[in-house]
Amino acid sequence: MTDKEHGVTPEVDENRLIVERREKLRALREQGEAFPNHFRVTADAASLLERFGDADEWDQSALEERDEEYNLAGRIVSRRVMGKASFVHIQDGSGARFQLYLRRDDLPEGVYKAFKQWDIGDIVGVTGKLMRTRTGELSLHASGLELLTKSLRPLPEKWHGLTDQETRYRQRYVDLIVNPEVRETFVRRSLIIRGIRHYFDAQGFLEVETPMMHHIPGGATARPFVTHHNALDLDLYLRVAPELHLKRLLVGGLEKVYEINRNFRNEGVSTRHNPEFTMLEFYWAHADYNDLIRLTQDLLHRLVTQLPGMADGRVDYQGERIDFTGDYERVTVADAVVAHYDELSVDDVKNADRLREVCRAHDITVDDSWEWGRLLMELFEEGVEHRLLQPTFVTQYPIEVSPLSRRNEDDPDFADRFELIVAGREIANGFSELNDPEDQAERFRAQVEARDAGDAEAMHFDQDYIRALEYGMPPAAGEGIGIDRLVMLLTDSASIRDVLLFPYLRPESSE
RNA sequence: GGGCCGUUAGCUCAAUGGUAGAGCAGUAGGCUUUUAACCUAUUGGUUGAAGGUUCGAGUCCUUCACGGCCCA
Repeated sequence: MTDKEHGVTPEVDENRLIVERREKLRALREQGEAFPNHFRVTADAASLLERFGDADEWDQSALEERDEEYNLAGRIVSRRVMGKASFVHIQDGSGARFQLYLRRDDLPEGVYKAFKQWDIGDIVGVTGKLMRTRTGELSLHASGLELLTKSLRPLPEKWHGLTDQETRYRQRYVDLIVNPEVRETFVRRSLIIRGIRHYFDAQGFLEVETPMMHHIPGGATARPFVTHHNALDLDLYLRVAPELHLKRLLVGGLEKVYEINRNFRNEGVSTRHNPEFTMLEFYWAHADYNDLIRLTQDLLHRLVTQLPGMADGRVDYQGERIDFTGDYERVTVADAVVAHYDELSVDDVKNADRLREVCRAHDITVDDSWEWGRLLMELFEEGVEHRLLQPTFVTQYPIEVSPLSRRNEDDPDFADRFELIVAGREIANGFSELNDPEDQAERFRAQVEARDAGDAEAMHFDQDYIRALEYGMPPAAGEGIGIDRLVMLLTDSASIRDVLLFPYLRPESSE
């Protein structure tokens, strides 16, 4: 079983359905080119249905009068053979299904007989004219038909389809063939990303790409993946965030930049976490976090309303209606926590002992090394965050948990930072950037201390980043938006795996 | 990492500890406007893996693998 030969002789454990199809393929090879690539399409299913779908306007006589021939190519997804005539549905690249009417006497000699040997899953090219059947379905009356690709593996059953989650994720290609809503989700994902690019381009931001492989991981508090460069004999980290490189670009004079790309975090896998995920980050010189809040609200409003079915700016997510129109709520972390925990008052916000007491009273596990800022955040995340259903800007985060943010001028214990919470989840995180190199160096040192104390997520000291700041970074604001979570929200997906084409899964045990 | 649930034919699912089944798909035949087409016949199983209990295990026990949901 563990023998490697097992993998190179897959025939041994193939089921009879595949054996039968392989035999059919062998026969095709004997007859000539078994995988031809000469058929060219002149139409697609979705367009034909769009244009001629109306049964009143395009009845049989109107279609006959039009008398135009089309070439379609697609995968056979169902077939009903009735002696010397058959009905077949094909599904093509447009994602739609189209019915073919095949009649032995209307096809070239031998074609119909050959067709009867074909299988559901095979990809065919068909030539014919439009017709409307007795039951009113727009169909293509075939005058030519050929097999373009033989399918060796049977597709899931037509009625129940493929429902096994594991198979759907592992064999997404099959999921895409048989579950139309999967295709819709990923089309929508593409629309969302396109909309974001369009928005930032229109606002004068420059799209850039910064390294995915870092010598020093930074820009977020998270554990990195380690990889190795052989020629240089050097360990490298997959980036946890692009932030520090993007801010170097601000120093260099690229004052409005954005990047949409992958980040990698060495953490658990869950319905909300994938080891690699897509982030938008953007940086804007001579702006502060209030400008970001305005931009974020404008971006989301425009983005949502341009999506099919969401023109009114309202989104149904897991049974809850979320409204992206108007001004979103704003609340400071401290106010939100004090409002939620009756036993706390505004005077307790910086009282670590008091906060620790309340954490323990609510069964929140705390570390003795945490100061009031971290404790306050624990209380917020445990008690408040998941209750914020409608879009809410939560502002003024403790400096302790914001090592790259600018201090608030009135209360330097807090950062000029916000997170946008929607449906109980963080969607965006933005702040006025820290451009004081000496303060930044201090904060790096504090992170290094936390690392030495055992916090594997704490940041490293990035000397080159400090050097860049010492040249002078213009005052700026920067923000990250988690694309996967945003797509989940806008596609009503419960799991991040449903918005990733190939979510991470452990290797299959048989391999 | 912890708890609960799941893994049976290609797919979707059954099966008191007592002969592993159905529908679809497949195969053979019939059927020239069907649409979950229909009619007749029929093939198909290492019950996730390895141990154990038992006269007998898909079913009970242990370990492991993978997945789902919840929690951290």
